[in-house]
Amino acid sequence: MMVSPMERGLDRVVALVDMDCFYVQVEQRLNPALRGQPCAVVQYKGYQGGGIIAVSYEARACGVTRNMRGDEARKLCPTIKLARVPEAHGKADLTRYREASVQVIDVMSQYAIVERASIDEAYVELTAQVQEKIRQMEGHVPIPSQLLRTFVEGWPRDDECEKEKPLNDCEDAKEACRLHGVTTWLQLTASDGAVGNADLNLSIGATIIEEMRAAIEAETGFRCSAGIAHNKMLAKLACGLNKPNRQTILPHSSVPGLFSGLPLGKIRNLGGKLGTSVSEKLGVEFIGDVVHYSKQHLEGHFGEKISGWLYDVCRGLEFEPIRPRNLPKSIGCSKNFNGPEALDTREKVRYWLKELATELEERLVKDKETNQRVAKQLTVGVHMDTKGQNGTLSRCSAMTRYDANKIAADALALLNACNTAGRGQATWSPAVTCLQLSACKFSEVAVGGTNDIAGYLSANAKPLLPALPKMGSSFGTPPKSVKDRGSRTIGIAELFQRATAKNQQCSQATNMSFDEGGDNSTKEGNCKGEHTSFFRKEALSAIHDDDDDDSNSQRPDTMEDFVISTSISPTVDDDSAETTPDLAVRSSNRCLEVDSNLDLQQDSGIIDTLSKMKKEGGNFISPEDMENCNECGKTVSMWELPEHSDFHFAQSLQKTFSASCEKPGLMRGTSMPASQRAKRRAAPPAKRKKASANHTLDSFFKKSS
DNA sequence: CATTGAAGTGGC
DNA sequence: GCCACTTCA
Ligand SMILES: Nc1ncnc2c1ncn2[C@H]1C[C@H](O)[C@@H](COP(=O)(O)OP(=O)(O)OP(=O)(O)O)O1
Ligand SMILES: [Mn+2]
Ligand SMILES: [Mn+2]
Repeated sequence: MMVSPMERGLDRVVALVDMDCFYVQVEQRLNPALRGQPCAVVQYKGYQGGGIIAVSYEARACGVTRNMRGDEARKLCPTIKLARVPEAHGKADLTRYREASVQVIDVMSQYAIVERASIDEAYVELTAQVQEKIRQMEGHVPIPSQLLRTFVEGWPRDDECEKEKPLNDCEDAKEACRLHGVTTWLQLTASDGAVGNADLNLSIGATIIEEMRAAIEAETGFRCSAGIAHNKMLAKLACGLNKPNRQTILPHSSVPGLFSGLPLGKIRNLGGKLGTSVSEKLGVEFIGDVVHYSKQHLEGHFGEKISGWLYDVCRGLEFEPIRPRNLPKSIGCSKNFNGPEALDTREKVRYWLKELATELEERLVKDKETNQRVAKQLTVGVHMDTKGQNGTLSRCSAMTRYDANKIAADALALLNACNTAGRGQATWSPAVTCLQLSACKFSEVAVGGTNDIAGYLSANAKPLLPALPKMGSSFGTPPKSVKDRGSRTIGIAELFQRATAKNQQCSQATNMSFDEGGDNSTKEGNCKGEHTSFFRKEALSAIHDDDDDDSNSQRPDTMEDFVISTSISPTVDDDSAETTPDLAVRSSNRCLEVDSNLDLQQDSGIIDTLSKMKKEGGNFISPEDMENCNECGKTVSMWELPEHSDFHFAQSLQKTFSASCEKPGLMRGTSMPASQRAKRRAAPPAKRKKASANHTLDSFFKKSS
């Protein structure tokens, strides 16, 4: 029995846009002498010419690849130009590429809703625009001249086009073949009169992406490739089929032909251990081979979710939604210290934590101004030079201020627990081979500027739209004045997009208070997907199980040894910072608020901050971080506004819904589970220290004593 | 001796 | 919710 196109997701149109040799293009734009040359970008020129992380297509022709050392590349390609990643704070600094990425995403989001998938690629939701354009076209179909940079995978069907013409230029032959494929495919598409023709939808999506890519190049100077298909997995795959500077349509009907010879590992999420285990357990090489196995058979080897996903994917089906999100969800930095560089003293660890924290602070401050949000959680990670053992661990604490000294001090306090030498010792063991600092759990802050606040409110107050609003008029023809908003005041389209995204999440949430009552968790990307990477468990079990599944082999918690007894002191609300006894760090699922005072007596820079904090009662908050709550008029640190607003939200909730409520599901789309909202409600807003996830040690002590 | 990010899940 | 671990760029 046939399932409908909708059930198979063939009504959707999505694209994946990926920049060509991105870091190289960034360097070439900066330095014209590099353009059109064999060229690569390296990190840390010192060791054997540095490590290559991006390669121009001219250099790829010589066999130069990522992961090569600069010296190797020169052997293969003596004329290669090597550009170096900038360095700051003693480490590689990727700011230049992040900023270029923002430029690209900004242009893209003028055309449609996008999901930033990495520094150089984004998914594009085209379904609504395609439908709008179809209405406008009144039965017409795209013509080949609208698809000048487009390939159709699988077309022409027999690859012997133009064989009678002896074309001596290979590029000319390829172009002729491309055009032939596009033309014949469009003809067949037009002759299929069915409304809701899936291929027609793809062809129209492709015309939009042609325009979008032209705009990207015009406004940023960067070239890219794209894939257009009915789901993210196929779009990603298609994008890589005709790089560089080309886009590829992958019609559903071409999937079997392509998949029959496509190695499993080429599919997103099958490139690692899971893919290997699928290959081994099923005895297959190509993704197309998987169609021969029933779902039941697959479930004999893999979990239910993985099996269902595999069963669909090998047929070209996938249902991952595009999650509207233009910004990263975390901001972090890390540095490796290999071999002899490993940090074996407390001073070295302290020094590098400070360097990392300084970069982090700079990026966070810029992020706050640009994106009106603040991170609420700090995570510190470390790898240690333990052989055999797994010497990696991470710990988190509340982020309360963007201050490098405090960040570094807190991080060191969290890490003290894993120095076997003990807190007072000068040595650090096992030696640290990698340090990471990362900030996440962002909350929106209403920023002071009158212009910005007005724009923000009007965007949020827009009338509710249907789940899939007609966005043709908003997105389809971006204003030619796009240029002047290259850098970072929020544009009309983006505001509209944010409102739209929110409306899609809370379908008819008409009962929300005007300002949405105080979930300040950033609206970027807070919609949860049904099932993304459940891949970890399967990959893991693939290793531990030899033949049969679910041997829950117990992994020894190796770092626990280091963690047992070192002192991390709590910050207490009443500021009576007593020295506390040593304690086990991990025994509740609460991240720790550390008092780093005890750890940094020798560091003058940090001492300065510390003494300042002491003077301010240990709770210093700079005036520019203060906000007025527009509910009660109280002055609150912007860091606490989310919780403060939650308080008001809960109050209004109680009034509005005291008798009869909507379904709890209504609240999805705000970032917090309903259960948590309820819990938070009682907390006094202004004076409360940190009632939210990043907990102080108070509650820890309450529980454990 | 690649390095430096970033996103996501499931166990607990 | 924290953390370990996988996958990807
Ligand atoms: N393993 C890595 N380590 C560090 N940086 C990386 C790594 N892989 C990729 N990058 C950076 C450099 C790339 O220019 C950028 C985008 O990656 P990616 O899209 O995979 O390749 P690319 O853009 O260089 O070439 P392509 O034209 O094949 O897309 O991310
Ligand atoms: Mn790329
Ligand atoms: Mn990429």
